[in-house]
This record gives sequence, C-alpha cells and structure tokens, in this order.
Amino acid sequence: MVTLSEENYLKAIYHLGNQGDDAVSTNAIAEQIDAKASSVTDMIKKLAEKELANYIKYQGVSLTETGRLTARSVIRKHRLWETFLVNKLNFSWHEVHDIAEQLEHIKSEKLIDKLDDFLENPTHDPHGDPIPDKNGNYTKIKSKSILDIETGSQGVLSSVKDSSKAFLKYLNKNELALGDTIKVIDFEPFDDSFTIETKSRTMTISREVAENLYLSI
Amino acid sequence: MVTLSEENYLKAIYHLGNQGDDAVSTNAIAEQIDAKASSVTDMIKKLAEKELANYIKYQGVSLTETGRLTARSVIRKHRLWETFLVNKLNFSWHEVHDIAEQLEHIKSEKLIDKLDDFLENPTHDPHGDPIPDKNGNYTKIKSKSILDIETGSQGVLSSVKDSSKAFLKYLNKNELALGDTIKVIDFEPFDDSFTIETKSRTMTISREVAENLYLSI
DNA sequence: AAATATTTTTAGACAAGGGTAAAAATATTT
DNA sequence: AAATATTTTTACCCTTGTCTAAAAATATTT
Ligand SMILES: [Mn+2]
Ligand SMILES: [Mn+2]
Ligand SMILES: [Mn+2]
Ligand SMILES: [Mn+2]
Repeated sequence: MVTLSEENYLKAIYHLGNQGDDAVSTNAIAEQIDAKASSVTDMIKKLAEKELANYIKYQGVSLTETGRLTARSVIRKHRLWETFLVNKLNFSWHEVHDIAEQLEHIKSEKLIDKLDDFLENPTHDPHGDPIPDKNGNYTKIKSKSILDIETGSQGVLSSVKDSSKAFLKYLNKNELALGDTIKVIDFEPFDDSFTIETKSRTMTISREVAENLYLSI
Repeated sequence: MVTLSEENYLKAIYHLGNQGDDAVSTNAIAEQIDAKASSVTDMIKKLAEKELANYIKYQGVSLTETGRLTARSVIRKHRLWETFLVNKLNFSWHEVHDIAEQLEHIKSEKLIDKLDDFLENPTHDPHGDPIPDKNGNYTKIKSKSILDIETGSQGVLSSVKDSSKAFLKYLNKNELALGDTIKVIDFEPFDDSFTIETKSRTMTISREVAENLYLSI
C-alpha cells in the first residue's frame, strides 16, 4: 500500500529526475512538494525502506523500477482525469490541475480503466502531455521548443512545457491553443523575442513564452 | 476546513440519527464507521468544538445546522459520483459504493456542479436514493416497503433500503431492478415469505428481502 | 588549503486519527 | 434498592506526515 503522500513524492522524483533515473536533491523535492527539506529526508527514507526509491545519504534519490511504475500509474490517473474534466465537464485547461491533483489518488484499477475507455483511450492530456497506458508505456510526440526552430519554418502546437495557471491563462488571452499551426516569422536578438504567425494573426512573444511552446513539425 | 474523517463521521451521524436530528450513541457510530468507541468519543468532541455537532457527555450526539448541511453536501457528492459510475462508466450498482466513498471527499464546488449538469441533474442515485441539490434540499419519492403493502396491489420498485453488495448481487441474480413493476401476490404466514410477480416471472422472496424493497404506487 | 556558504540530516516536537485498558456513568436484572 | 451488565469516557500509547533548530556533510570562495 502506497499512501497519498508517498504518491506525490514519487511523482515529484519522477518529474525532477528524468523519469526517476537521475538522482534528485532533497531541496529540489522540497520546493516541488512545498515542504521543508527535513520532511523530505524523512519521506525519502520511507520510500527507500519500501524499495520504491534508491537513496544514499547526501547523494540524492532516484526511483527503483517499482517506484517508476507507481509514479507512472499516478501520472496516468492525473492526465486521464484532466482529460475528463476538459473533454466531458467543459473545464478550461487552466482549471484542471488542482482537481486532478486530488483525483489521481483515488484507488481503483477498474475505475481508471473504465474512465480510459469512456474517454476513448486518449494518448495526450489537455496540455499535450502523453498519457501512459495500463503498463506505464507511452510515446511522446516528437516536438521542439520555438527556441530551437529555425525562422521561416512552421509546426503544430502540440504541448506546453509550463502548465501553470498563469501561463495557460496568457495563452487563452492570446488565443493560442493546442493544435494551432504556428509559423516562426522572425527572431529579434535585442530582447530575444519572436514574431509568430497563427491562422488568425501575427504576434510577438517573449523568449520566456517561446521556450514553453512545443511544436511538432 | 472539514477533514475527510470528519466528513465520514458527519455522514454517519446524519444517517443514524434521522438526518442528524436525533441523538446517536457512540457505539452506533463506532459500528458504522468501523472504529472503536474511544476514537468516536474523541472525534465527536472535535465536531462539537467546530460547532458541527451538539454533544452532551453520555447523552449521544446530533448535528447542528452547519453539520447537517455539510453532511448533505457529502451525500450529494456520493450519490452524484455513484450516478456517474453507473450511467457513464457502466459500472453495476453493486460496485460503486466503495469508489464513491473515496470520490465524495474531493474538494471542488465547481467540479460537483459541472458533474451534476453533465449527468443532467439526476434526482436519484442508482439505488433509488434522492440526491440533494446545491442547497441540500431533496424530495424523497413516496414509497412503502413490500412488508407494508397489501396483497393484490402493485407498484414500481423505486429504491432499496439495503445497498450492500450482497443484497444488490442477489437482486441482479434474480433480475430485479429499479423501475420494475412488482405485484404482491401472496403472503405466507408460516415463514413470513411473499410471492411477487414481475413482468417476466413469479417468485417467492423472504421477509428479509421484502423488507428492503420499496415500491412507489 | 582554509574559510565560508549551502545543503542535508538528525533530534525533538506536534496535530490528526486511531488503538488498549481501566475508570466512570448509565441501564438492566434480580 | 442492590447487584450486575453495558456503555461511554479517560488516560496513555502509536503511526503518519509535518515542522523548527541544531549538527554534520558537502560545495564554493578566497
Ligand atoms: Mn496529488
Ligand atoms: Mn496535464
Ligand atoms: Mn468516505
Ligand atoms: Mn447509493
């Protein structure tokens, strides 16, 4: 039995440490989870005790195979629930994270499998992130940040790196949505800004925004 | 802020004590919640401290108006989720209780309102129990247990008093479902059994079963 | 290579929720 | 009205998950 809190830690380690492969620092987890470093040390010990994590004092923590699979199962639930909230209940993509953060901890294999079917086995959540299948497998759409795309070429907005409410609301305000075709028109070295063109208009975005928009070519 | 555990206690007191009006004994709650009496005493004190319950030592506990509304809100969530599980995810009515027991604690007003709309504002859950509205109001379908119905008359199965897995599976096996028209054909005083007639067949049921079937005339 | 700064761990405390065992209060029998 | 039985409460204890403050280890500067 893995507790709600343990699930949150596993997810944090997974995301911070390249799917749990790389060692993650106590402080990094503390910031992500919004807890103190001492609390994180305690929890890490418990995860190691349960063989969900590999931990060497002062050397950071990574996930065992079981830990990784558990993390993926939580992520699967999180992303399926987000998809439900947006596709079925008509939430906007900036409203769903906090609710999914709760729903991801509901314990029932059957529930999540039936939800998956009900949603017609979606492969990506409302933020363009891939949804792991029952076995934890998924394939990420090959895409590049606008930072790494040559001027003149175009692609389809397939995911956003930052899923914070603030960024998603910025995109809503500027009528940028997943699936939109975006062409990179110009790069301005003075302030590192980009000019992009969408179906409806041409606009300038900051480096910070460009960095978070991923296009598939 | 009312915790998950507090919500479960409020619900128990509500159900055991005539919507929280009557004083409920410590032992009765302990049995319902599956906890020890001493734990119940502790929690009751907390609820009284938060002004969710009225408590006099050795005299049992009832709900305050706030406590009652909170209980109804949890019941509303429970029954809406059960409806979702049966109507949208195709669960059978005997499988949903335990999952709803978890889902009822998800915190989001907006979620439950949108779920309500998505389900097209159902008035009753899969067991025939009424679903309170946003304000905690509901009207119970007027119905009578088969025990209290005269031989020869008929009605529509509108709810089941016992929602246990065992009883619901018995009904499934015997092809009895909400909405079925049932006619009470005979009463046998020897063993208090009843003979009933449904669209498809005539069958004999025990007193214990009859007691749990509610018909609206 | 020291000195200093930062990170991580340890030690000790606390609140929530639950349990045991014994004491106190209330109910039921005799 | 006692005696006995049952229920409820109290007094402690335990686990989970968190925190603060201090100690220890590791990193970074000088
Ligand atoms: Mn979570
Ligand atoms: Mn997402
Ligand atoms: Mn519950
Ligand atoms: Mn129900």
